[in-house]
Amino acid sequence: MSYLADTDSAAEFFIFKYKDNIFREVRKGNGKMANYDIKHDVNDKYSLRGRVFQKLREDILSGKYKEHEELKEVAIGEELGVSRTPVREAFRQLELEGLLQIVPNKGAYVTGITAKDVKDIYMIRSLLEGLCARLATEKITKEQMEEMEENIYLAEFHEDKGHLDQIAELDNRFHDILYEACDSKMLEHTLKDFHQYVLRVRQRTLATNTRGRASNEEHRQIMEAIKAKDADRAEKLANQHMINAYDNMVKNGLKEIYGDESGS
Amino acid sequence: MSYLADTDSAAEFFIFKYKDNIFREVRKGNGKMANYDIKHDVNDKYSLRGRVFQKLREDILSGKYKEHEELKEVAIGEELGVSRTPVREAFRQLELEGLLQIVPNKGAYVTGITAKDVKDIYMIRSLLEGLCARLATEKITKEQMEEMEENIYLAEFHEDKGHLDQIAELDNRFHDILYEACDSKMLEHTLKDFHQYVLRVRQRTLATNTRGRASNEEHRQIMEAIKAKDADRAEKLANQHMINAYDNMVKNGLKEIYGDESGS
DNA sequence: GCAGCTTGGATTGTATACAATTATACGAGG
DNA sequence: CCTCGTATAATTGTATACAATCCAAGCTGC
Repeated sequence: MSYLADTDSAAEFFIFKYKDNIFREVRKGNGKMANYDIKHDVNDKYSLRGRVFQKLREDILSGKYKEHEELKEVAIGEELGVSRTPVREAFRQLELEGLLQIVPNKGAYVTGITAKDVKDIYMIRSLLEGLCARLATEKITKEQMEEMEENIYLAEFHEDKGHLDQIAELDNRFHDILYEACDSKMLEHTLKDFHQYVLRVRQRTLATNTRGRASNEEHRQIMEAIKAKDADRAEKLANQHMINAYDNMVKNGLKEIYGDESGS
Repeated sequence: MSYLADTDSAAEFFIFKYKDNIFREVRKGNGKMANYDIKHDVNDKYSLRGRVFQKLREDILSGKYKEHEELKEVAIGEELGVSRTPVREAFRQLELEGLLQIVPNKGAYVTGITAKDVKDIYMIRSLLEGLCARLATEKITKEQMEEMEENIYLAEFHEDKGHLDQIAELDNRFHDILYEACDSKMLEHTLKDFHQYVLRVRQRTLATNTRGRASNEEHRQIMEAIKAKDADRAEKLANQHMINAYDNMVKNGLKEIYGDESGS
């Protein structure tokens, strides 16, 4: 049985260009429409290659495939019910995403993330989330602002109830809103990449994470700074938010899990 | 070669060496011949996919393929004397490099860069090159330091002589050294990506670029700050270096070339 | 025993066949 | 003249066949 069964194969779609970007408009069974910016949507649902890519990425990020594990084309292909061709193409993409390392004529191996890598990522994200918050202060739309406020409100609710899954999802979504609000495709794409990249790590530290409430409070402060059009403050808060997140991660045993290669 | 026998559109080929370069000679059904130097290797010298990737990347960056131009798998394959398979895989890689935009079931298009994108990239690079310089202050090796000094010295020499190509190459190399010196794979990879991305643009503004000497002087100051272990100063200088580079680019007519979408 | 060669199986690399999708041309009907 | 549908060509998507490569086990000769 294929894992890749197309749940809504009835979906119609067509492609159009708008301001130099190519979009795919999708009409679903219920008549609802949605536009996907294909350029930044590698999770192309409508091709085997895209679905294999998406599935493998998920499995790597979720930890199904361990670090340094070798992925074999035929095995993956059989498991997913497709031939080697789309699998190979997905591998090539995953390589550039940094999730796989391909050794010519040998094989594809799941990339390991060291504690040093995580540290570097948070350093970079600290700067870029700051820039993002600064830009968002100017560019955020009313709708985005409202979703942000709602997000924080909801997170508080779920925090009270102890709904860990929802909290994690809202946290992710908060950052996505911020990325979208900065009105820079380049920055948005870069930040989403890094965000994805550390999800693997967060997955493991989340269970023991007691930072939910503090994190949400920081979100609120960032949101308020943006609302008050105080770009400097928004930037600084976003910088610090990342640093705090990293510190918390270290406290929760990042080093034990990934080995301490950050020492030098 | 049984599988080549039937159709006359299929090409015969063999590989030969000439003066240390590996060529592939292609004989088509019509008897036309073409030789292609497929030794760009360094990375993947023994895989067609790798060579196709390198070749296409070079051709895109050098401007052989214009923006929004559609690349067809068979055409590229024939030109390079390979089948569609390695071409397709190279396309997938180029997509994640940001050089190609692949629309499912439609085609592969050379990515367009808008003036807004360039602006965003330089904003991001300004921050990250600053971080990079800061980290390099601590981590740079003696060899890297020496190469950096040599780079600046050479650049001055070629500046006097007006050797534009060498100046451009040394400029690129300076930044690469810096990226390597920060001792962060993550940061290095990110910065190299962005650097690559704007090379296309610089290619066009370089001819009219009178900033060579000023740029090199800034390199010298960054280098000296690193040598003096003054991380704060190195970071600030690197920040400013990017801002200056961008300002100069705008002055040299970036908007005319790429259209002004930066106004929002 | 062991260095080096040979061989066979497993795996990736490439080419090609065929299917699915999209673009284009053209003609019927209004 | 225009619009719409259909046929057809062009192009990409996927599967499969075959080639090249790698690796380890076993053999050979010393």
